[in-house]
Amino acid sequence: MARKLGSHAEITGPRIRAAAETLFARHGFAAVSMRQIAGEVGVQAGALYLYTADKQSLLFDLMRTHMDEVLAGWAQADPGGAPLNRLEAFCRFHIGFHLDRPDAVFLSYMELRSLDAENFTAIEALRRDYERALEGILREGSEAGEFSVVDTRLASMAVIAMLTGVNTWYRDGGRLSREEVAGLYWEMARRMVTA
Amino acid sequence: MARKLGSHAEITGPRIRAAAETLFARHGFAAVSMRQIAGEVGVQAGALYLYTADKQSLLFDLMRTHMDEVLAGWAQADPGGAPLNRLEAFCRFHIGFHLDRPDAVFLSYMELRSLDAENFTAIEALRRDYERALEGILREGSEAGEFSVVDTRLASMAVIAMLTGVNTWYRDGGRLSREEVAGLYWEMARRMVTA
DNA sequence: GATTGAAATGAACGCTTGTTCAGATAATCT
DNA sequence: AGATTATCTGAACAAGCGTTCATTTCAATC
Repeated sequence: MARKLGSHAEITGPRIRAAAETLFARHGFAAVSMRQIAGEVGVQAGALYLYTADKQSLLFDLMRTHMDEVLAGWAQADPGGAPLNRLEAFCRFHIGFHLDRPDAVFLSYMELRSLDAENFTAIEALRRDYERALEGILREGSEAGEFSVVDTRLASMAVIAMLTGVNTWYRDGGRLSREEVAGLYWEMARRMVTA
Repeated sequence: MARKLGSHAEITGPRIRAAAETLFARHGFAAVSMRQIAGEVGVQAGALYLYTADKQSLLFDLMRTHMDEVLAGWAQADPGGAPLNRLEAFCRFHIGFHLDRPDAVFLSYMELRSLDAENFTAIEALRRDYERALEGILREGSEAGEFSVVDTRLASMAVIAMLTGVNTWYRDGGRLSREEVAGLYWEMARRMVTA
């Protein structure tokens, strides 16, 4: 469904998505009007509909793009090999990737309820894929006897929640650098899964 | 249209708060109208203003009440004594208390952005108090040489994020009971803070 | 310079929003 | 019983909502 685009469109489309992402993350999907988004881009509200079918599609697009990027990012960052190495890579990847995209992360965790049924199912499936990537590492490590994990599903949820929590408090220029934070969290994750 | 049977105003207030909590948690503060809340209670929208100054106050009331209850709950559940015992109590309390109040928890974590500046500051202070309660345990345990924690503030944020995450996936009647989940999370928390 | 067509406007659509308030109703008190 | 007070209705207000569309703008092509 690629559309023929003129020179303006190649710029305006991404700008709309960027503005929507920021505003949705800051105020919530329902609290942001199409006119506010348009205002941020410097355009009238009607013009948005050259780029998106409706407000719901705009939200879904942002979320699906984010989840696709998360999955693609980990696929590229996964070093394979020893489960402990993979777990370290996962922890560092997750924290770094999420700190780079605070708005998209916030949106994808907070506005699931604003998706209609069909879109919700699609995003949930992608999130589940990501959770399974971590669970696979934990299962592999457990079966190899390197990890001591009673319930891999539960442990993967615990690790992901712990790592994602960094986004709620970390600020650049604070007491700790990103690398220090990632290192300390990796150490905690390591302890969690080893006896 | 909406007829009342026996008018007992003393119960209308709590019913409004209960309906608002459920609806805000399910659809988000901005997406819920005063008319929807009134409809749930069986009253016209105007009647809500006998019990709340405005929509914002309704949200703030729910959040402040929840945070007060969290703090009072832990004050009562804290056994004192050995840091390891206190940490176990904290983990079990946190999970149990939060699973009992999914709507209030969801609301208090997700709608901070819907609070105006003054109300936001007040709620943040209460949350910070709760975080400090856990951090106190970790510091105490570290100073006593029972825990091995590099950064108590960071570790407390990690533990709380991990524990709160249970609310996103736990469902009664699922594979694991609340006690099993609490036990497994406590075990992970214990490993996180001991060498 | 004329033609084209995508990009954007700006007005309009019907509907919903939070909030107010005069008036109706019901419960309580003297 | 009558008077008083608490509770609630129903209509109204101005403002804002998502979305549509005939019309205008304007850079790129012929």
